[in-house]
Amino acid sequence: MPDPNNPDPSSDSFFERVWAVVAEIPPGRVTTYGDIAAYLGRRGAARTVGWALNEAVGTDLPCHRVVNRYGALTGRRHFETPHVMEERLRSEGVTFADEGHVDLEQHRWVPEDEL
DNA sequence: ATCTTGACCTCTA
DNA sequence: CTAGAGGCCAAGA
Repeated sequence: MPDPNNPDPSSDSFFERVWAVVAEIPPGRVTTYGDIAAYLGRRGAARTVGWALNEAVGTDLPCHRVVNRYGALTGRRHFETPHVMEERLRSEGVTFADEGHVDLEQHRWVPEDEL
């Protein structure tokens, strides 16, 4: 709540929007930073998405469902405990094409049904 | 106030 | 195919 008097929800910080989108990611699905950024209107703002998730570490946000363009599990959470993300995704039914690479062809999800 | 860094992506050569 | 450069938003020094 950057500004409670702000009547325009679109004026919310990029972070909050990213969190909202990530929070709406259905289980067993994965999305990419670029898709989220593009969905929010910023094509090259994928970095900011990562920052948002960086601040989201320790929250209820399923950051493990967000992967990069190659389907590689990146992130601070993965850097500290790589097994958590992989196990979590596998537990949700996500298949891995390779070691540390999610099968985007089968589980790729983009924010469009939520609106 | 500026400069650098950071879970990235896309374009062009 | 690979390599390089640009861009985006935010936080920290």
